[in-house]
Amino acid sequence: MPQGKLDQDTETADFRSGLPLSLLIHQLAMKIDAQGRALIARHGDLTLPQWRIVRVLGLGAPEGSTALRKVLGFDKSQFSKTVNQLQERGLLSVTDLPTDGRQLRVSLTDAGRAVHERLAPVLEARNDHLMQALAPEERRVIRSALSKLSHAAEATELPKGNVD
Amino acid sequence: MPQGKLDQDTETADFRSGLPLSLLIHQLAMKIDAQGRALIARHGDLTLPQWRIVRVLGLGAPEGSTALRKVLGFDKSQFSKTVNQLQERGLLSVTDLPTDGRQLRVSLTDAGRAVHERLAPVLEARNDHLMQALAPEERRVIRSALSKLSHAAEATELPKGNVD
DNA sequence: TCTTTTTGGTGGACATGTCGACGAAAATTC
DNA sequence: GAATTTTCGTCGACATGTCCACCAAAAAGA
Repeated sequence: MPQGKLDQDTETADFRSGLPLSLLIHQLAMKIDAQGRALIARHGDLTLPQWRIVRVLGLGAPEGSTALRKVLGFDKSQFSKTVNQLQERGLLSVTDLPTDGRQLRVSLTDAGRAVHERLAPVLEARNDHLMQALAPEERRVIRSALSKLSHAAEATELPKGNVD
Repeated sequence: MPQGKLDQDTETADFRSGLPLSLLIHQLAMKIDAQGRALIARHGDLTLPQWRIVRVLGLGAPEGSTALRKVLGFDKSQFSKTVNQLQERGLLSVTDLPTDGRQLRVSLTDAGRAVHERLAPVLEARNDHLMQALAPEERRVIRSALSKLSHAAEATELPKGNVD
């Protein structure tokens, strides 16, 4: 038995429990992204941001570009690029939005709906898998907690006037 | 009052509550990163990954490169590049690790420690701010929940044999 | 010991996300 | 209604993160 190695792993694990919340969330997001990427790659050739757009449209998200973009939390730039990629692949139909000449109306094509039908169950199973890892109490509050953290992460100025 | 706009926002907010957990976590991580980036930029010129290395070393993380990398959850490549950036800036001292010829020993220089002392309180206040946004019950379980999700996100094969 | 396998750091190519600028359309103000 | 301000999509430059291939050192197996 490699005693030194065990010590090292234990030290690592112990240390991890004291890390800042921000780092833990970052790490979790990276792992979840990687897992999602792997599942998507195994069942098609979409990128993760592409799939996310297909996914929320498949879930019935609003089709106005701004509303859709805010649901996804995408940057304007990234949203524009990814939508155009999907349009070129024939998965999205992009038309003018009658009520606002600046925005677009984004909807799935038949091909886009087909991709969604194929991938959605896989990714849904993954999310179920994640939820099942939680204790009932945790499961009950996780969405509310994430939502509150999200709101708190939007503050540009923190309580402490910390500029010099 | 722009009634249409209110409807749209309400629709967006309502829809958000049904989004997949994976997307919510991704969105939260992006917001937290952006907030951290803004704070770091305001008090220095480190990048976020650079700060993370300085931070965990300042917290007393192991100095062996592999252990340190795993605490951070960094990719091998990114870790290597970021450590070299910090070394060039004179914030890190990188030497050979006696116990393993492949690994490196990474530690803060005096300059690195100074940067840590300057930034740590600011980022700590931010993390306090995040925690205070949670209800007591949520605060109690959040770390455990994140840890369980992290573990569940490492599975490469999901319960369902979902190939075709 | 000798071979094989695993693990570590590095570099390059690429995917993802951020930021600032730009013109066009809409909302606001006067 | 005209001028101003805001919001929108697009673009280019850059920061961040991922993935793969390479070689060297260590570990495991013979």
